[in-house]
Amino acid sequence: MAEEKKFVESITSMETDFAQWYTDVVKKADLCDYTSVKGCMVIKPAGYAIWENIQHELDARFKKVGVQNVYLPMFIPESLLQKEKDHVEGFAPEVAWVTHGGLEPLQERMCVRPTSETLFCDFYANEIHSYRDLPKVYNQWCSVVRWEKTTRPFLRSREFLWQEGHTAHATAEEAEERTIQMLNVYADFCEEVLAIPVIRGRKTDKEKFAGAEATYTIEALMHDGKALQSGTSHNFGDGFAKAFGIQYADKDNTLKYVHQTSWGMTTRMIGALIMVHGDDRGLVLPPGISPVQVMVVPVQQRKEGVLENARALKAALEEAGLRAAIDETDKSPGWKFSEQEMRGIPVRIEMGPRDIAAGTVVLVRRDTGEKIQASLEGIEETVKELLASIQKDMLERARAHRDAHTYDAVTPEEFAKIAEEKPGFIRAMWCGSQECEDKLKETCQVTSRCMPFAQEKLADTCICCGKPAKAMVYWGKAY
RNA sequence: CGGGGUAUGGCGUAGCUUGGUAGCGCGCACGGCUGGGGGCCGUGAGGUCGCAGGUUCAAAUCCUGUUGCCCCGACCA
Repeated sequence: MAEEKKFVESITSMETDFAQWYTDVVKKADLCDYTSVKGCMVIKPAGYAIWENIQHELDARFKKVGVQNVYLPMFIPESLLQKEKDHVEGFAPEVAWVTHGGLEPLQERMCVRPTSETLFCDFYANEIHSYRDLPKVYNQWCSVVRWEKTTRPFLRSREFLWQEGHTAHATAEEAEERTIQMLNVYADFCEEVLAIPVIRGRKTDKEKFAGAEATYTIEALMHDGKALQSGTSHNFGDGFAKAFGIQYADKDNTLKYVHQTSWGMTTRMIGALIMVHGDDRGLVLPPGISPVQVMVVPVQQRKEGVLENARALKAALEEAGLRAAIDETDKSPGWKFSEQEMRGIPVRIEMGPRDIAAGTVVLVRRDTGEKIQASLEGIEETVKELLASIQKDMLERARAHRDAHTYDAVTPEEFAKIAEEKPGFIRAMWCGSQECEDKLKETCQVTSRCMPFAQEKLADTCICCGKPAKAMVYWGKAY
């Protein structure tokens, strides 16, 4: 271990200071950089490539369930934002305003979208007239602005990239079905591609989205035991439809309000990847999302034939459908190993004169550090299998970590002790009142993360007030 | 918005207490030796010390003001 530490002294250990570790990893993995715009970052190639892969994967999954992409303006006139009361109250404290066009003051100021419910509603009010116009299942990829007081790379910035889906349906049942469907798309994506296990459930009224009837969420547990809301899906009922007058003539020729949903996932998932899988050597990316899955590192690359063989290997891997790259820089091999590790590349292949002579290569797993001597013969299949098992193992490891940091509490004392001493999720019963949520926040610094779909009865009474319990809730400290 | 910290080549910093030629490490450029876990030697480029005032013969250093950034809290994806 002492020797291990020597290679990564530029990254603070998680144990020492998790927040500093996070910042170090972001920096050393070259994901983003600070800018002269306070609270906004440059997403660098290594970071943006991850986002592009998230986009590709998610977008493909969206399209399978009938989602179409659109693009709406980034400005929202104040009068439009005002139309839904809860919504504007929820977002007013953090919107940025445009007051001038060139040198002239605008007759009505406009905010830079913090989210686009109001614009979609305005659009749908014009677009939807008949049951034949339904459903509308639209999505946009864009950035939004929220004037956050304190910011952190990927986890909270004043401008961030996301997708926001907005749908309109004829019936409440259809809207609810879509809300759950999209939540499941997110959850499956997280588990299958990002190797991040999530808890699917519903938010309490206190935690739900401004203007929503119901908010569903997937909650992930970070390495430090804090929770991260990783995707949300809202059912708006007909609240927005009434505020914006979105009506359609049904088959029976009566006017009805549409039922709407919205759902989003953001660049924050890059932060989740870092905090779920990362270690003291840096980032660890699951093969499913890593822009480079295999990095070929030639050793003694100036020696006759080394580069040629390494390049041929890279080409063969690409030919087999893998995202492969080669590090031909004239850094020392040790430097390259560390570099690829900090960047989280799932598999490294070392290839030097010794290997070439023997017809072998050395495969190194990023997640475990395991070195494997492999024959060059059939290397494509060997690597494919290795990547598949890394993907699987990473999910299992994250799940094991989460389960090991999930605790049940049945008495208030137990709850307080766990909240105090053990970072992680606490499962406990709840009566349904906001007073109890407020009290637990105040006394234990935890918030309700979600009421999981998979309910279990741990006790008959509320962990806080002792009244009859209505639901089992995951509690925790959150980002 | 409250509390704390900090500001000196690209990055990290020393110098400030006690004013007097701005130093180091990394990185960068060039050359050479190297090469299986951040290798070595040599040469070189690069700084209005956050900004604005003030004190002084003289300010990175002392005084006043101001701004940015970072961390911790409250709010949020």
